[in-house]
Amino acid sequence: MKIEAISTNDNQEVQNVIIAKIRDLINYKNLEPGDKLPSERMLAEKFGVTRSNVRDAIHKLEFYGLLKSIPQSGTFLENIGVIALNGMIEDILNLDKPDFKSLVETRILLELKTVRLASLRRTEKDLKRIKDALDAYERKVLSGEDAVQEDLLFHLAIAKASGNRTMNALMLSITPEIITNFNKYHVCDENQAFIGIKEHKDVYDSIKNQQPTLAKEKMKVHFKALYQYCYNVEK
Amino acid sequence: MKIEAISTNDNQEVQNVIIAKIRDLINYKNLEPGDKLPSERMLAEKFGVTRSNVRDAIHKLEFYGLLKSIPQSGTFLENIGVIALNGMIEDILNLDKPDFKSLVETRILLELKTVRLASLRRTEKDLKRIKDALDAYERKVLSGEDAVQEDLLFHLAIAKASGNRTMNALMLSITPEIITNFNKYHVCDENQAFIGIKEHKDVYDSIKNQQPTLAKEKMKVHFKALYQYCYNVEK
DNA sequence: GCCATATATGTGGTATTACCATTTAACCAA
DNA sequence: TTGGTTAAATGGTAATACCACATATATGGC
Repeated sequence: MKIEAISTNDNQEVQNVIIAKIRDLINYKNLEPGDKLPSERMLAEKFGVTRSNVRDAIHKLEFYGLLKSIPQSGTFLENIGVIALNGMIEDILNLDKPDFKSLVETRILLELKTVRLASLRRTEKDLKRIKDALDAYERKVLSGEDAVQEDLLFHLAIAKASGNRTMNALMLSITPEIITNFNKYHVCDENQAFIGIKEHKDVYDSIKNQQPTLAKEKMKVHFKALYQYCYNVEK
Repeated sequence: MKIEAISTNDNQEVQNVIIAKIRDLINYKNLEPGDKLPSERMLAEKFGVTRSNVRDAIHKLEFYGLLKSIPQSGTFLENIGVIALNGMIEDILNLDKPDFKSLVETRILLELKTVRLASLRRTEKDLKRIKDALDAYERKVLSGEDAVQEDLLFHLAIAKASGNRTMNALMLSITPEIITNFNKYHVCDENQAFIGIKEHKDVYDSIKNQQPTLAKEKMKVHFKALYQYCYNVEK
């Protein structure tokens, strides 16, 4: 258990170390847009890591548009100034450690939008999916079990009904982190789980009746506890 | 984002095929939460792919909380009902193909929030970073060069100044896609690039003077063309 | 027959190695 | 200089081997 956590953490760290070394290399050698980086094999030897590690790091930088790998040719710097490049790498190195409050703040923002869009665009199929998630949540809560997963699945169903694939994808990507932290910090107590049933139903009804403004309001009510966690004085 | 490692389209497709096969396996064998999947080696042989491919697919499903790999033991289904599981896998399979309009819609939503937060929370360092990006953009436009990158870097600087790491990360993750599609569809013409200079300056001034409402309004003005693209109406 | 211990096997995690297709550089002859 | 041939280098991919540990199996003493 502990070993696993440490090892995964180490791996993330290894990749970040390599990214930092690539950054230093770029700065030290004064590489400019279009210039070619040393080959993956050379970097692996120079950094004392495997070529796979180097490739993973390069892929990450490539995804964010900083590098461009051309098969049978090499890896090149994209057309970005050195200042912006360093700034983006700094951001990328900080990607792994988002704070929970910013996560909640973002979730609220996204969901107030998705619930509005869902009210406007939901199909009958969407409606059924939301209803199923709602029922599953209610069952779990009433039987006294933990229902964090079912809670989030209800919200994911709404995101899907929004008809906006990107928001759906973003919700999907932040949900695991939310679940983890909810379990860790116990943001919601049992009482709120019970109240949640009614609040979920209100949101569902608003979506069903295609009342976007009301749906948003009901979602705000549902997020009351999160608002407090996010902006409130204590903690 | 955990947001993940992205590879070529071809490989993405292979990964999705494997994920679909795993889904079919779960359904066909009626696996329930807690049940163990066949080992990676067996799956690789059964599917006729390499173990690395299987591992990548499993990692993706693990990230979204559907599976749980335990070292030296096996890979198990997490505590999710089969209906929800199928729904989430469907979403995951659709992750790679977000439509551009939904991307723009999401960007607008995120940025109207980040620009407001940036007005409230920006530090002097943030301000300088935004100003640098603004100047770089102006230089590029005035010299007649393409300035899509510099445009986005200005907006990324604002996201950073918002002090919300999650939104910053989300903006980072959707920016490459935006750049690609802007170049492909030529959403902005040269004229708008010139107008953009003034609009950027307005946004910057509002952030500098810590006027969140005005900053948001100026950003809306800046997004006028995007609104049109997204909704085909004046707004 | 039973239980404790030893051994073997299986597992996910990681690194090493090899091979491929293609590009790029080097070389050489005319 | 030119043109063509050959060899090396490179990113991409797969196959293989090894590790540490968990679990199943076998062993052996009682």
